[in-house]
Amino acid sequence: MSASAMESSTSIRRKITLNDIAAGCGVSRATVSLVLRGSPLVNKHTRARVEEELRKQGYVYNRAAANLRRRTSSSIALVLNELGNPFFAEFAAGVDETLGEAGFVTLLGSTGESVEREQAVLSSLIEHGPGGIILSPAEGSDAERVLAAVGAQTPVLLFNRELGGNLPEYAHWDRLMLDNQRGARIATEHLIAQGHKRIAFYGGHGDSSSCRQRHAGYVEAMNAAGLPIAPRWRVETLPTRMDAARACGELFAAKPAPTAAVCYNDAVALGLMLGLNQRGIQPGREFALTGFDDVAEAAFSTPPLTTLATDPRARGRQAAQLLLARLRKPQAEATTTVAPVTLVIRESSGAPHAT
Amino acid sequence: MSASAMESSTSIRRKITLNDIAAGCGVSRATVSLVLRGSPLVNKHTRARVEEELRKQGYVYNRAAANLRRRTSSSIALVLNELGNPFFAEFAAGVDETLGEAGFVTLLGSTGESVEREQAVLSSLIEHGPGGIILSPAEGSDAERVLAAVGAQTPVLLFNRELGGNLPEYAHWDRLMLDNQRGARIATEHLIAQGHKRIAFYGGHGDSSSCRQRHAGYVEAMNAAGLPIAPRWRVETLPTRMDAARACGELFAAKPAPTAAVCYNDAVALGLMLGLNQRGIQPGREFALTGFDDVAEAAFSTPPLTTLATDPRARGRQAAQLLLARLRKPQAEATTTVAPVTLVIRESSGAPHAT
DNA sequence: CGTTCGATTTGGATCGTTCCAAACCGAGAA
DNA sequence: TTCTCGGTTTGGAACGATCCAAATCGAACG
Repeated sequence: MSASAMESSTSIRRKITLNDIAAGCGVSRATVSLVLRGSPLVNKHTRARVEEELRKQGYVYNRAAANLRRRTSSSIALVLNELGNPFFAEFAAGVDETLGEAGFVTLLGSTGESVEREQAVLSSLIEHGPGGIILSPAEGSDAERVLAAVGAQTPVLLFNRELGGNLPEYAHWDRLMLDNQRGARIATEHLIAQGHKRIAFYGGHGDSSSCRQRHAGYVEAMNAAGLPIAPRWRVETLPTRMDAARACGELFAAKPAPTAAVCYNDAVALGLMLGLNQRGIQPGREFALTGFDDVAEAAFSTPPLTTLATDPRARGRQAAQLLLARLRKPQAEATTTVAPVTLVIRESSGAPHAT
Repeated sequence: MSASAMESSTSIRRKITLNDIAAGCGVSRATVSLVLRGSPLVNKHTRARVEEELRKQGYVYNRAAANLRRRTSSSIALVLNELGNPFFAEFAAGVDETLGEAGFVTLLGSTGESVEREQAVLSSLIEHGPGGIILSPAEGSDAERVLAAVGAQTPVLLFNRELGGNLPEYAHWDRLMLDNQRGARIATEHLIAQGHKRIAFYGGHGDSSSCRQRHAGYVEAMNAAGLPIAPRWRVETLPTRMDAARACGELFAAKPAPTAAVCYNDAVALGLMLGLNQRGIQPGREFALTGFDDVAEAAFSTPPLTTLATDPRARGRQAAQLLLARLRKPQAEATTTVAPVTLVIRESSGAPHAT
């Protein structure tokens, strides 16, 4: 008896549960639960007593247990192909911000652009029972495999890239995409308006849906202006600065050489600037170029880069909103949202140089 | 009867549980559980049957339920003061990589450098019962408040910044810090070796522990070399590029003006370069400077920036390792790890210009 | 044939919460 | 006095897994 009394004192802290609180102030577990959830049923006076006890014992709510019983979820999985990239980091920050406000917690997964890791990450995350998934697929990822990993129960919001393969129609997956085509088109139109006639499309490669879309926008603008496109004005590179710098020479192998280029993204554009500098060509004055993404650096490069702003943080918030909306109406039709991009004109896209 | 038969067919999919599998192949729930956990107890033949059934019904493991029963956790919370910053994004990628390999999932929280949000985020995350927390505190965050939010049960690993206030000794919180002081010292020594004698410490402000440490390293090197430090050679700014560019003039208000500066971090250094260019001073040739962090951009700025590499992704992996070690030995003494930084010499830190 | 033993399998309690139907209670109505 | 009726409170069964002690089983042994 005395032993049990000693044990019951504040010895090594177990986790405090509803039972402890209930016992501590002489009500039932159910009542405490009602207090926690702010039910109007409980009497003012008991509520006060219970709240005092909660505070005193340092109770922390066990949301996992609650979710189990209620068959609900309070988390959303966020799976990104490359978290290290500032674009996705900003996106993640936006997602987390909005989810947090809605009382959800973000389960993070980074796939490092590997389809295998994506599979592993998705299967692991799904076991934690997220209410939904925001997925920016790894390159080469296809619908069948993703569906196999996540099942048809959990809603998915695709961001930024399309999946290969196709989805059975019972899976209502929403999509949030950037307006790649229109973006590249207005960038091209801008260069044309500056007086350029020989314009290349530089960097990225055709495996990526975003690259194909941007290229299509470029072609569209060139055609609309009645300008010809030489095959050698399409230079493929990895979407990295280094590779873009390396491939610079290919641009001038073509005769006549282009006087401007629409680049796949900012990394490529900045790399191309580097390559131009190395060849003694002044970017912005002797050769015009545009980027895509408006990374922080674009405003500060020399010359500052004309590019398409996508506002990744706002996209993150938007993605979270879209998924939350889906949770509210699981059976609604699948939606596709195309986020606008805006052209930010800086000095890299000047008029053609008199040669 | 026929109604119930119809219902039992594959109508609208409920979630599949152990019971469904057990019923499906005529064994008990317990046996299925053993199969799932790869227990050697189960007969080869039954295991095969059960695994077949798992596959057939598309079972997904409910880790939350398992964690509840086992009183374990399979998640770690990662709370960052600014996820949008590439340094922390890389760090997060590293953390997630290592946690994933260890079978943990990352609960993300971004505080946007606000102490209030940090409180809210921590209290929300703690309800999900993470096994531990990796925290890069918001500026001005203090130990008492963090402790109140997370409780004494959950181990915490502090990254990058110290907390204000002090911790009761029963809380074994580990720490992973960058070697700020040594880093700034070797950067300063490098500038001294280049022949500079009038060296400023530029940017950041004294509220931040990392800034104080870096400043201390700078002072240490200057003193060791017997060089004087003029008060006006300490210019405080926000840790942003814009503000650093703005404050450039203050550096040259001092007479004699410095010929070089150790900058608080890369953002500040890049901003200072911008400011120098605006004043017609060529960074790297007419004025030497160093950064801190080695952000991706540092290698590509003009001139490329001499800076201290911290390898944030490796730090992330290391942080995860440290926390996992703590989970294995909850009662071990608290540790402090100081991660080395390495000087990357590029062109921004040239010898003094003959005036 | 009854026992024993190792290899498998299993029922029931349990983790911390929520749900639900039923119980309780004091006051005013009949 | 009994009955009814809001306003409160509550016990016990879930949720989907794991743990544990006990049951089952087939073969080998004496």
